[in-house]
Amino acid sequence: MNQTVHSSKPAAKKAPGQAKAVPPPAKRAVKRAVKSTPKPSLQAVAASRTNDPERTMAGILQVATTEFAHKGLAGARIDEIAAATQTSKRMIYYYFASKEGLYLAVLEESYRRMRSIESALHLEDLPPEDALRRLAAFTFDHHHSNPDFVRLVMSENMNQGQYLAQSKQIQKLNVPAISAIQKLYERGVQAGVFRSGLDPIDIHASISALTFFNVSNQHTFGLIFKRNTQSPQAITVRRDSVVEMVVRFVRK
Amino acid sequence: MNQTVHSSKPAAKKAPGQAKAVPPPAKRAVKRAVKSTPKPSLQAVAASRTNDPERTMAGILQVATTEFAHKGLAGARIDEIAAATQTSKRMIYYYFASKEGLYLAVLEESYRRMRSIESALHLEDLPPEDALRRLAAFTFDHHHSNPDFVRLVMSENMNQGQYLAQSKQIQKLNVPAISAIQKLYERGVQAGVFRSGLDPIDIHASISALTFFNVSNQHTFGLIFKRNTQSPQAITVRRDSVVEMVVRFVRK
DNA sequence: TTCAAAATTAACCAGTTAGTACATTTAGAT
DNA sequence: ATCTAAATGTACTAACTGGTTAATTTTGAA
Repeated sequence: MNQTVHSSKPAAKKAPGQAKAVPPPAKRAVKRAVKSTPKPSLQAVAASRTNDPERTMAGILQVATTEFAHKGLAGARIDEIAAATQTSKRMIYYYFASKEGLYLAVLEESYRRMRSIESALHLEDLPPEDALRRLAAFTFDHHHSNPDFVRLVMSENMNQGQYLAQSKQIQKLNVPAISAIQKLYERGVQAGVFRSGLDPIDIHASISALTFFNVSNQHTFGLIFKRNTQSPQAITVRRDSVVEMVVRFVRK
Repeated sequence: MNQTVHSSKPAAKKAPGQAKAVPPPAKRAVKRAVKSTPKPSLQAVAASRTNDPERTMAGILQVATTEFAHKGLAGARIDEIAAATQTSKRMIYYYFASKEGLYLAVLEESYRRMRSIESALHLEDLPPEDALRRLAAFTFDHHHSNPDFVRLVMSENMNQGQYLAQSKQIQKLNVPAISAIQKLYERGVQAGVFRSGLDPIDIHASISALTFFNVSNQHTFGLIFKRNTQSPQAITVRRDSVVEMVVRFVRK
């Protein structure tokens, strides 16, 4: 509405042919996200805008995570994501360049968050079998209480991992998950309670399979076997079964 | 491969305002699908048309199965399915009423085919533990060699099972799968080789989880742990591990 | 042979959707 | 205070996509 003809430059270089999934850094406003009230100015209330790239990006990512987790890459709608955000569709393309770019960012962020939580277990303090039980039970709960992450991984497998394959950052995050189980396993072998010759990654695969499936396939499984697989009681029973299975597999 | 569907529902009326997912039966041309050459007529070659509803439906279903398995419900394109068919888009709507109707038909057909294969195992002839090994190994191979089915189930779980929930037919197909494992398990308990107190459905869930995950999550898992999980050798190793895990879980 | 229902084709359409052009405002640096 | 790049909002569009209209051909049965 303010029609002052003010010729300014057309937003610099990234206008037309922006490459792919290379979000502009925006490293300035690091602290500002927390600054309590950005001076509401008490009278020019309506038309005020606050630049806050960090918050804008974070907000988009959060909304997009839910959307992609629920509908997958193809099913998600940029317009709906934008509508659920505090900002506009234009900002999604400004920061993430494309729907695929946003999807990849969501994927990376989710993996990162999951791994960081995982690393907080202290398995070294426990006897091998207890540690293994704890690891399995924790993984089970972890998947169970993060269905959006599980769904994103399902979605990405539907995409044949083609987006995760583009991510340089993600593939470094595997080490801690495996080194934990590897140390634990070797301790158990040394202590004579675990049989030797097993592959830590294979053990990890089994734990993941059992705990992931419990979330990922809950709908079809529950439907076909007419069971509520997600009631607190059913979850407890199933978790115990999974833990027992893992332990019996490794135990001498 | 060409299993005649022959539904025997009321043909009825189905011109414009067709309801939902109620494919018109087309019960006439049951035998004709196999008739070798439908009289090519040798001269009016170009403009000839052959009515063959069975083949038309089957062809659509086959193409649609691949498409939905690869791209999910939202990602699949009716136009692409139609293009890959011998027939036209109009026929898809004629027989399946909507994209969702086609998807549901694909889902039902896939479940039906999988279950019918499953029932061909003869576990009664084997000692309990051997039978269990065979069941687990078979399920593993079954999933491994039917990735499209696995992907359809993944897709349907992304949809929260809302389409499978609409299917009246599917939910009858569970019984054989469970009764087989139940009998087997009870025999094992009786013979003193299996511990008692286990739930057959829980055992089935574990077998499914381990074998399903091996296919469903192959891409992300392989990427993160830098492993080719699908080489013949890796598959053999993994199958042995899965079988061993199942047996150890049940064994006394 | 006739005829109506079933099967099929081709062109068309309206709503949706990812992505963009362009104008404007904010805010750090000088 | 001024300047410029970064950040943001509004309105638009071209292509896609599920679905339909209307007409035509096939076919089994009377």
